[in-house]
Amino acid sequence: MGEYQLDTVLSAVADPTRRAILDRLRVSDARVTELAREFPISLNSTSKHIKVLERAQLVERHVRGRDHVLSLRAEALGEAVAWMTQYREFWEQRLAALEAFVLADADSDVDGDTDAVAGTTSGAER
Amino acid sequence: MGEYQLDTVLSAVADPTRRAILDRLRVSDARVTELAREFPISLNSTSKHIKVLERAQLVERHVRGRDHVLSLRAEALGEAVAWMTQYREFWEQRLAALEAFVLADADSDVDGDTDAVAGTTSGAER
DNA sequence: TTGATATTCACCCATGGGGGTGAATATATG
DNA sequence: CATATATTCACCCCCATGGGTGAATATCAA
Repeated sequence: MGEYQLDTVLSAVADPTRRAILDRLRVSDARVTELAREFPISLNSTSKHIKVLERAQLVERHVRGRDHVLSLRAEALGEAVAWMTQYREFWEQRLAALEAFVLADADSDVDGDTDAVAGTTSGAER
Repeated sequence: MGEYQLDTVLSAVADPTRRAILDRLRVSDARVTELAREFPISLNSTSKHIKVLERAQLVERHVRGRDHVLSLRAEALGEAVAWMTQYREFWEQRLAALEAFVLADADSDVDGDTDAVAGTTSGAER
């Protein structure tokens, strides 16, 4: 819960490949080889990235025989968001501008959920 | 606005010293030497960290004579928060648990602002 | 048992990053 | 002008990291 965990989570998420893996796992669970096939890196690199994400507690591994099934466990992002929330007043306006981007990017999220960002902004007015 | 900016911001913020600098600048603007005095690193290291934060557009530099005054410009965090918002459903519950932590940590924030996280959480309920 | 598949382990390589020191540059000030 | 202060520049060092390859390990399937 401390600085260290924040370091781990933020540096894990600072890598574009790892963000892509998380984005992919948002769609469905996947095995290591499946992930490796979907990204332009080797199986070994994929394995390493997964280990980093595991250390950051952003994914969870379920071993079933020889298959390792990865699933998203993004609770750890909460700490990062909590830290950034301290700077809320700075990015409030910017979030509004980025709202369109998020909505366009989150195709699997087009129902009543879509007002999440607006909810954040309105909840933070002073 | 793209992946690159996200990389820059997240990796900038992944370093504890740089987060400490941002936290410090939340209190007030400061010169490079002032910041260096307040952290257990050399003036040169401080200068480098500031350059990283500048590149990520998290701080702004105003040169007045030989003094370089740094001020917080954390709008760039909006993009990071926007990305993490896609994982909102995962950290919602966790944010509630971390709320106490944020409140305890943000001493300069003890007025009506304190319901910010709660606002986010309630705004995102489904 | 034998062979195929899934994943990791043990390395190697190159790059970048955080930390440091000492010199250069720019601006104040006596 | 001469000197002190503020900041950066040019390096150096070390280690972590992303990427790769080839071998080991474990499990499945024939």
